Amino acid sequence: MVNVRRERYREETKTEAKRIALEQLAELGIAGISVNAIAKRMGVTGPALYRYFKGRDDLLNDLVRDAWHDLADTVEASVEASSGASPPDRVRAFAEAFRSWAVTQPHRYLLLFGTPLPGYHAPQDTILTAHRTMSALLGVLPHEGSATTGPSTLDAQLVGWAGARGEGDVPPAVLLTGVRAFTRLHGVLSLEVSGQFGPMGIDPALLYRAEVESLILGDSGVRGSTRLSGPG
Amino acid sequence: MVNVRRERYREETKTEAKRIALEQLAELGIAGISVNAIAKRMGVTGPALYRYFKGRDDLLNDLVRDAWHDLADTVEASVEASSGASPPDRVRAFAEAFRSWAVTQPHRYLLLFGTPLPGYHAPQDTILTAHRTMSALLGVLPHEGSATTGPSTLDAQLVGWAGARGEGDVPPAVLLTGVRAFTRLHGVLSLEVSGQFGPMGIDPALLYRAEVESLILGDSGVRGSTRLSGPG
DNA sequence: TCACTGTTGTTAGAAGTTCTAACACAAGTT
DNA sequence: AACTTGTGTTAGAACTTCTAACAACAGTGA
Repeated sequence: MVNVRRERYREETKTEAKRIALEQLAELGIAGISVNAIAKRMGVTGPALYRYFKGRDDLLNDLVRDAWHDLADTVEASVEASSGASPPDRVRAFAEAFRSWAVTQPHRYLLLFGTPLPGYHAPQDTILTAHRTMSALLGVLPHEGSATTGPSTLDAQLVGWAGARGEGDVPPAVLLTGVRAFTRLHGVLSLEVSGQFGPMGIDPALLYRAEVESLILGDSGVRGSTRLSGPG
Repeated sequence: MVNVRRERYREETKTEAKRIALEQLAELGIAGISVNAIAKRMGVTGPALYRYFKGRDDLLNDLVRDAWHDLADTVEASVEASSGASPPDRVRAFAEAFRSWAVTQPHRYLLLFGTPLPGYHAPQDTILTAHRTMSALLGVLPHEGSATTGPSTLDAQLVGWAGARGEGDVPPAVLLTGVRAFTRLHGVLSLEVSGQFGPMGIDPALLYRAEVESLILGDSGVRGSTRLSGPG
């Protein structure tokens, strides 16, 4: 037997350290995560934690990895729970799960989508986990009737991206819809969690839902006739 | 005469410090901005800079303020330069100026829209400057034909927001279009500058332009028939 | 010209941080 | 029982922000 007890103890220690790190993240932001302070709160001295994490960056890396996993699990669960519903309702389910995850732990959302460490390149497994969230979204989009559009550069890139991860059967139009849906949802969420709507007196939840409905119904006719394609 | 020479010297020193800080920001990220290191590169000792900035946060504050001003100046200039063009072309001009500013100095974009300092609340003047960018966008949207939609909560908030800064004559439908246009553009830019598209092999410029065109032409018909409002 | 005031710089130092090195001890294996 | 491995310790280097005390300077007024 190969150290099963020590192995478990090691995992528990790492988990506790990450738990405290998340608390610090919520309270003081990413800059407030201190290996020393975590150790102190665990009742050990600072250098002890270096047996578990190669350094601060390694710890942050783990937090990022965990967050991607957690986000993917959340939206996947939501999508699966809505498996019997209509595509619009499934998109709504995805969007609500996504927003819910983000706003209940904004610091974690910012850990994923906020300011990256310069020179940081996510490892392959983290990238794959991040794409799980994207796949969940693609999964609820209707695939039928997707015209094979002209071979644009963007389409080619989208197909290449999907193909590289075993989703080669998704038509480029669906991929584009998915990616754009994601960027739009993120656009609202990103501004919300970084507090940009606060001083504007606007409820981001309403804006978010308006965006979701516009995503579902299309852009014209939902709200107002103010179209940018007016005469001119 | 009240120290006009000293005053100028003081301004020059602050400007140089901020210039070096921006270099550090670009190279090492926000965490890499060090008062000590800036001072060293200016040929003075660390504490000398505390005559000019109350602390590191004060310096960062100035960087944020400058960035908002610079962004607003840029998009305003672009919008004014396109004053004779059609609304769609003016929206394109705004969007291109916005993206150009962001991608040529991603670290600065992240300084504005990335991870905020916890507990940080932007001072009023910074908020007003931030809204200048939003106003530039609203300025190129056509106002005619904006139906007075039902008095929704979101509309009321939008009108309140606009009214609080002397833009009470802009119809809520236009305000909503503007805010949503902004969140969409930001959605793409945010993911681009934080490097999310890198491992996907997708050119963010194409995605951005697709989003701009969809903003202008509306969502249906631009690309593919994959609509979320299918039967179901 | 001399003295005064305010600004800008210095060094010293406190209290943090990350992280390495060297050592002590306990736990698991042979 | 001896050996190896894992986990914790203290000491310390090299940083960081930031304050305090002091020195030197510029500009003003008598």
